[in-house]
Amino acid sequence: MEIDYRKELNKSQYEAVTTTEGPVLILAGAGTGKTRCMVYRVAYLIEKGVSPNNILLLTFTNKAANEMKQRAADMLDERCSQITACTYHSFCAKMLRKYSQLIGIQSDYTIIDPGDCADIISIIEAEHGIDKVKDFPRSSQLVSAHSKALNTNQSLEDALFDMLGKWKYMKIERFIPDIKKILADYQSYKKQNNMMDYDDLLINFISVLKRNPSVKNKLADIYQYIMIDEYQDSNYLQEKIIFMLREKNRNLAVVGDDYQCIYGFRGSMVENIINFPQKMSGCKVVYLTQNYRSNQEIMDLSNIVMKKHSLEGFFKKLVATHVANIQPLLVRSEDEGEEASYILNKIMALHDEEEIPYHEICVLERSSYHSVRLEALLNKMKIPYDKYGGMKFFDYDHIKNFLCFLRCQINPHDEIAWFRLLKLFDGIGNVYARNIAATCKTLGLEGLVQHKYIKRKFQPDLENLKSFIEKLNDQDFQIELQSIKSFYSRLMDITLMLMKTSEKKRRELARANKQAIRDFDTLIEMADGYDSPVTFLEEIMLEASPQKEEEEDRMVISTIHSAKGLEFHSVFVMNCVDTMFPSTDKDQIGTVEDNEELRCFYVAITRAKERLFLMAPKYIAKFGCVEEGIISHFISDVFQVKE
DNA sequence: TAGGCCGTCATTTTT
DNA sequence: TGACGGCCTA
Ligand SMILES: Nc1ncnc2c1ncn2[C@@H]1O[C@H](COP(=O)(O)OP(=O)(O)OP(=O)(O)O)[C@@H](O)[C@H]1O
Repeated sequence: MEIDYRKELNKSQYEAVTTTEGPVLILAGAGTGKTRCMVYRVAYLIEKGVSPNNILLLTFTNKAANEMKQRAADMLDERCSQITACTYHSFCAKMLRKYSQLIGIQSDYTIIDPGDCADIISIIEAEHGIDKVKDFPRSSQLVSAHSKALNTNQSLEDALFDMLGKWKYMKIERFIPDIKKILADYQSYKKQNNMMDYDDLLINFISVLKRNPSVKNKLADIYQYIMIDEYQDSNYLQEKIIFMLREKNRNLAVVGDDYQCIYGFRGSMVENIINFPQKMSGCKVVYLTQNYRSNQEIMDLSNIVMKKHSLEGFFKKLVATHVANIQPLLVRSEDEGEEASYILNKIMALHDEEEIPYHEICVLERSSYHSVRLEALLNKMKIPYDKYGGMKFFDYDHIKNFLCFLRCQINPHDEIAWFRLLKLFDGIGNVYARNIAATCKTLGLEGLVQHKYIKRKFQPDLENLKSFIEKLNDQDFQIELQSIKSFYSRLMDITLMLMKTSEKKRRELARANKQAIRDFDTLIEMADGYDSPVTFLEEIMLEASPQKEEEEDRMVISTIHSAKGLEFHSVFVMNCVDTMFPSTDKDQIGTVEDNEELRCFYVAITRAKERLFLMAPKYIAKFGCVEEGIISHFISDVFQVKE
């Protein structure tokens, strides 16, 4: 198909798309077509005769990557879906499968998620005998502080301080030497067991490039054209990777919006995009101010809020293509229950009366539990929805445990997987599980029958487990999954029976078990098309999103962070009251946290094309108590508040 | 040492 | 509201 680039793009966009050589930065506000430029640029390069193998497109999620590839392919042809498009992490993982031996790591390493990291740290703490020292930080906290330090090039102390605040930091300061020791052991544990966490993917890839200039040059030759979306949310390590890949060849196009940097809490650095032109000399900078997404009323709101409250970045006034004569609405419902029913009614009206399809309607929330009431109502009314953000499918305990069966079958020395599995059995708690898992780490499956507690009452269960795992070896992947499902379901039933607890709790747990079994079916369906557990596990580690089902028209509930880059006809923003959204309050104006909340708010309202509802309940529930809901300090002076 | 039970505490966002 | 640490008993 012929693409008329001049017709589909405005002048600045066209320039950004057709400047293929040398560094290019598109710095522009929401809805100005930055992502569109990336998609057209892929098509343009391919059309010009660049091979898909020579194009690398980095995005924030793998989902976004696939969508962009698909859009380009729909516009031009299938060649566009042959390009490499993924997240930094996936890209590094791919490269390390090829080159990790160069830095002394086997290429069949396993990728571990933050939950596994925390488990490893707990085990190490127990070895040091500091697992139950009072005030010692939680393993998951250590994992995130450690990660933040690495991603921002900060010291561990600074990262901990930022995370805990002054008061709590003082309480744990005396543990710093212990913590450092533990983290050092954590590093060697991973090395010994051929594991990499998310940060290692970046760090080890950097080592490869540093120590092997020939690889660096080779990759620069392969990936002649690199493009990066959402560059405002890149971090220290990611920038380092890109700059190393762009020493020899400088074809690099990055796009972003400093107002949309919302991952600072995880180490994103706006400076990366702000200073890009200085760091990449000869960079062409393109600014876009025409917004194609929203009506003028929504643009006015975002312009005025940012102008009034933004203390940093540079103000980019956006102009819409049309005026709608409908103002964004601030809705003061009585409480969160009424908020939910207001949204429900409005959704039904939009859908039934204005014929807005569900997939053009979105409810945005700062935190994924804000929508529990609404979800209950939607389920009751049988209105279908997708939920993005918050607890992910593969984060659920029962799913993780399920996967541990696979892990133990693939690698019977996987201590962490054994640790989780063993704890499922009656009579085995932290201590037994840790010790038996340690035995399995050296002896593999034999560890189950050669540990020091073989006289305990749970031993028959472990022998049973051993033969079960052995049997899995001869099974087809799909059959294997079915076996695990029935084994684990039975185990859950037995555990439930043995539990001494009230009838009410029991009922609840029974329901949870039933849901778990349904989730297993979902998991098994997702695994369809994979013929080995290894590739399956690998993919879900880096893209932990639940599968999509058939083409049903569904509305969306999403955290603001997961709604990046999306757009909808109608958007509801829940709980626009201080301490909920924003999670800060008036007293924190000027802090980094408050500034990031403002940018979050900006992202939220600029998702809307035509209709925007800002919900602000008068009363909110807080730890069971009721509190007054104070309108977000970002908008209290913008709206005429009618009671 | 497991696991039930009770009191305390603090809340986000995710590759 | 819930998750989690601490205490107690078997
Ligand atoms: N030149 C154009 N002509 C018509 N429509 C356009 C043009 N440029 C962009 N659009 C449309 O405007 C909308 C927003 O574009 P896009 O998602 O690329 O913006 P963005 O800058 O990436 O936004 P955000 O920063 O919010 O992710 C899309 O629906 C896109 O198709």
